[in-house]
Amino acid sequence: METRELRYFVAVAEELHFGRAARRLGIAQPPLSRAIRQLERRLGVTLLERDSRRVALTSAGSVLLREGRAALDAVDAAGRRTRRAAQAAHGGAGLVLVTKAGASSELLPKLLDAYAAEPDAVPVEVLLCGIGEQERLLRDGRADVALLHLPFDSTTGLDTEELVTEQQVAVLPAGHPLARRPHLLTAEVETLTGLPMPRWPRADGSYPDGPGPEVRDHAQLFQLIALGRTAVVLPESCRSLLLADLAAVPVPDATAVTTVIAWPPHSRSRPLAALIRTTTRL
Amino acid sequence: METRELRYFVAVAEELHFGRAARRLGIAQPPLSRAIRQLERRLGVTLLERDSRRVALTSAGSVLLREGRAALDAVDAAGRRTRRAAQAAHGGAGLVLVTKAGASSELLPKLLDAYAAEPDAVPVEVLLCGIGEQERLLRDGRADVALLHLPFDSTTGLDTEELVTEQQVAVLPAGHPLARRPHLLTAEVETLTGLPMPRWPRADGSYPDGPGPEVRDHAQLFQLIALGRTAVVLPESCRSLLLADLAAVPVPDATAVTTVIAWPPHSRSRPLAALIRTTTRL
DNA sequence: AGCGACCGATACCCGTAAGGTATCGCCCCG
DNA sequence: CGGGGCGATACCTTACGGGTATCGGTCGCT
Repeated sequence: METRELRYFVAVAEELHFGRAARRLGIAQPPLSRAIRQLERRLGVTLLERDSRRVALTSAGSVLLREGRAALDAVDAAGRRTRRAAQAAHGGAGLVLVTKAGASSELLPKLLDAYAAEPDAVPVEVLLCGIGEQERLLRDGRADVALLHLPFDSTTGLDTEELVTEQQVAVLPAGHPLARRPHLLTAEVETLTGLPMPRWPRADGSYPDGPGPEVRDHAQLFQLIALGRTAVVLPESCRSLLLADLAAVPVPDATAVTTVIAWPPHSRSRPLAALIRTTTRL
Repeated sequence: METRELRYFVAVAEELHFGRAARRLGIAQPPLSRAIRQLERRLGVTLLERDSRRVALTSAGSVLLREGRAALDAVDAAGRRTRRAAQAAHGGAGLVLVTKAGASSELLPKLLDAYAAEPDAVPVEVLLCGIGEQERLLRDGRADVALLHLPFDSTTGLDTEELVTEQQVAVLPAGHPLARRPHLLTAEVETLTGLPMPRWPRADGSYPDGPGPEVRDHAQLFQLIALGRTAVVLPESCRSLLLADLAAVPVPDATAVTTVIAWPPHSRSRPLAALIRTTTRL
């Protein structure tokens, strides 16, 4: 199977429309039809049910969609990592670390300082990204290492080491009646505050339904809390980012959040190994 | 990057010889030279240092060798899993479980029985393979799920659930003076018995140097122990396989062995999820 | 019912690039 | 200094990827 065939199939499977997929791929529709037929013939499997009115994935087709994306990511990653290795050999950029914007705001500087103090540390570029993007960036080779937060992020297909575990706190407007309580229960946060929980974007960028406001990042979130429009439960390290008119109340029964350092399997370059060793010693 | 280019590069990188690589690929040498040059041009990276006398990998080249193999495995896996999904839809073969020959001889039947008793169980094909082959079989889609034994096997790049942890025992000839001891220490097994430890094949099929005999599987191993040529420390579940003239003595200070069930990330089909659920409940 | 619009499949043509053969240039060895 | 081994180059052939034109079937609108 050639990557070209896989790219073509993934495009059709995502669009469920040969014409649109062909436009997206920058080719005409007939060669695309032929390529898909040829792929089906080569695999001996029907991937798409198509009549002249609509295109649908077979069960085998949805397997190939999932697996094909992973394979294409792996091929892209091979190219990117090779280029990065060549740059690195010529004294170029060092490691790329990715984490959610606004998370681990205390841990990250400590971690970078500790690593920078190592004898043969390389420069570390920090990439801040949105929710759920880290895994993709790691898998397709744009990043070398990530800070993830369990149980929110998935570590499936990655190697990890645990760094720290922290309790969660409810972040409320400073003037809210519950802001003086010594602690709250999750159920109370959801009901007593009268404030709806914010809605975070899903992996595909869409938002779930619900009463709360849509939020992208912590700055936006804290501003909405200060305005009395929402409330949220976050790891207690977020306290260092809190605005003056916000209050944080421990929520002992909320699930603890574990920050882990994660990297793609089979890719322990020497600088990466040193970074991981340093961080786990903190 | 096309998979053809990757296959070509991997062949050359493994052979370090354009002529041999071309023969292995079933093409002539000149197109191979051209393809590699083109790949280097496209990546903007020199992958191979070559004069007319020898070919050597650059550091970027060795990265692409490792990453390229993984990417090719992922592409192969996509094809295999798609074909299997199509078969499965037509009532074909179910899950393929792979484990080391001779290991988990007690756990495996229990596990298979428990799963077979589930309401919508599919047939499970059991594949017994040599040391260190499991990861590859999982990654390239020939198997769906494996039983691995930590700390011997690597679970890097796989998702796992722990099943059981067991202590290890020394397996000695029944007549050996130490066979009556209530327990032994690892140091004693290596020195007091006067028997050399066997040598297992490495991932590439070669054997490490040393005095002990080369062994492939447990049957062969136990026969050699009975003959008084070697001794070994194994998880205690191996007792159920012991021949009459062998003795097992606990070795409390040997690292405990954990049997885990492992599967490729992002591939939880419904039958696989059911199998994993069943096994973790045992 | 009939016409038009939409969409995937088919037919046919063209150009590129992958593969083959012959040969060169280089280096080590005898 | 000549021969053999090896990768690079030159040149040819051809298969296949891609384009245009068109068909055939289905839905929707009037």
